[in-house]
Amino acid sequence: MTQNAKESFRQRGTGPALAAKVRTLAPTMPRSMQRVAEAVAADPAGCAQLTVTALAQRTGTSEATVVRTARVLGYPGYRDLRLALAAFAAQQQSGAPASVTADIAVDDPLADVIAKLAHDERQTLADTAAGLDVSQLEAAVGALTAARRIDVYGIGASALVGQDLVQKLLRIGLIAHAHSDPHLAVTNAVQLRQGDVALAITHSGNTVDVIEPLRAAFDRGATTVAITGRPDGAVARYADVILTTAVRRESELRPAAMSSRTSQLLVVDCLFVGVAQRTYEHAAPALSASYEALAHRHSPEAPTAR
Amino acid sequence: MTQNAKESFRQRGTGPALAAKVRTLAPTMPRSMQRVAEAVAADPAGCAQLTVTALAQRTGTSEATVVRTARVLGYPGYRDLRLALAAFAAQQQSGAPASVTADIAVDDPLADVIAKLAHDERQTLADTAAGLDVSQLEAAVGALTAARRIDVYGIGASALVGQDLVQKLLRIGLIAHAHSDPHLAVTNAVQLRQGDVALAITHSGNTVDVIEPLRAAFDRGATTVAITGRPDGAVARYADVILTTAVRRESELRPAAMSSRTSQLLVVDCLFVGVAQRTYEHAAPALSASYEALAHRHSPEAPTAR
DNA sequence: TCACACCTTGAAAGATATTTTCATCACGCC
DNA sequence: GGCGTGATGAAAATATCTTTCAAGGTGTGA
Repeated sequence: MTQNAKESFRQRGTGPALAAKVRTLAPTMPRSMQRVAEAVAADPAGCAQLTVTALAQRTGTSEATVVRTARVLGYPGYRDLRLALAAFAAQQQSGAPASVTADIAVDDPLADVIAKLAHDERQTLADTAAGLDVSQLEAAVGALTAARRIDVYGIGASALVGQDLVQKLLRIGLIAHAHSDPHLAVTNAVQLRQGDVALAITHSGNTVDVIEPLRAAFDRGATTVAITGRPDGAVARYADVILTTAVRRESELRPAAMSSRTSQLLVVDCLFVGVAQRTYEHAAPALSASYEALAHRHSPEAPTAR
Repeated sequence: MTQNAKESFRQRGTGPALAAKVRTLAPTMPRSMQRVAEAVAADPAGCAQLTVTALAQRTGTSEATVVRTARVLGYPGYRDLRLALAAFAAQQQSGAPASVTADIAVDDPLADVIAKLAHDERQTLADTAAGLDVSQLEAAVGALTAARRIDVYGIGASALVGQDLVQKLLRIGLIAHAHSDPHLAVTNAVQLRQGDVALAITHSGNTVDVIEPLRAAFDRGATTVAITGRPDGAVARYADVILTTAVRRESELRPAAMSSRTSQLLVVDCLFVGVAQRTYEHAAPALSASYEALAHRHSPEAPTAR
């Protein structure tokens, strides 16, 4: 057990991973466990002081539930969660001042808005990186690399992310299309077959317009990939591979689109780099070619001018 | 005791104080306790893993001695020393390991790719936030808020950023259009007049297709804004307001599109929040309305399902 | 609508870890 | 050498954590 405990501590003890895990896993937990997870995420330093019994009391649950929550969060038991909590609190207080973690207010000066947004997106990136399942990513990269054809579905803000991915894949010679029209998406999806890849991007995990084409592709035998903030959402039903993005609290002036988009783009970048690595022989010259092709679209001023 | 424990934790939990305390107090301790104190100072992270019994064994002493040592070091008991140890270890290692700052290699495992990309984008965000000129941002927000009409120009990856901005502005009732077709952009630009806003997004600062429409708008008397990584580029010539994004080294597998896009999106978010603040009366209900309008596009599964 | 199966939950028993107690031992001083 | 003082660890006592189990929900399919 010592060995196990040590490893788990080394892995998860590292800072923001904890908050990420809570945010990612909380929605899939039963209610009592959610309460515990939220208490822990809300006040890590404070909770690090509490015994199982005390934390159970504070959250109005039982010791058993607290221990179960600790397990779900990836620790061997409450004791280790508590250690991680203390570690996390220490790391946090050495970093950002509390003010930037606060919500954005209507009367915040712009300087604060900048700081808060930047902090938030940085946090989201860290959380997403920590929560991304490498084996799933591996699977997605493999599927994309081998695909005859790639279809990407996304609506609204996620549509832009999809376009971003497609732009990148095209640049290294893959055949990819982005669809944001649900009807056309389904129409195209039924053309897919085994060996093709369908990739759905949805923050909520329940966007019908994106799930439908994914399902169609799934039924046709294509490999389906989902980039979603809710791995327990409906989209998971038709996804062979699930890439989870961090979910952050949203508020009036901080719409979900912002941080979810950042997470999604990170995942997209990881996919792209992964594919580029595996097709390097081909991708490298393709990338340079695309740079050169754009050169004349820039004005003659030396880039280092002035 | 809870209160005492909490205070002692808050005080001593903080960093190097621990090593100093050991050095100060060790000479005055009996031999066995010295061994324990030294073990703790030598390897805080490691000791944080150990139970009293284990630490007693490692130092060749007894549980009682370990507890006594913890007391002398100022903690109510071993449990609290252990928490402090974990916190201390976390604080020490909190800096990013050098490896993530290295370039992405073709044979990097995906886990490294994730870490490197995330680190890079986080750094970019921090740089952009630090480098953003608040007065310029203020000017841009003011111009957008008052604008009769807003045209946004962007090509390639920047086109997506432009679309993102337009999507957001539309949602709070502003009249905005994104143009990625250079001809149409110019055609539309000449329709602009004083009080309107033209906004160009270009990482290089020298993208002809984006500068041309901006120039047209500038000549017609519209307020022109540039979001660029090169405030000394050609685009600056026709920009009343310049918002600078951080530029990061790029490399073969880490195309500029990635980090520049992240910077641009941060600036876009700042613009959006700034405008939303200034038009709050109108923006808030508009935002809620747009959320509600989308509700039926999500499948009926309860968000807390499972 | 009802019954079934499965999940969630807390109480209490069980296991571990921590703290305290206490007897022993070592060391230095008279 | 005897005696007192403090250091030390074994073991008991306590606190803390973990597991088990039965009761109570919840959703599902007949």
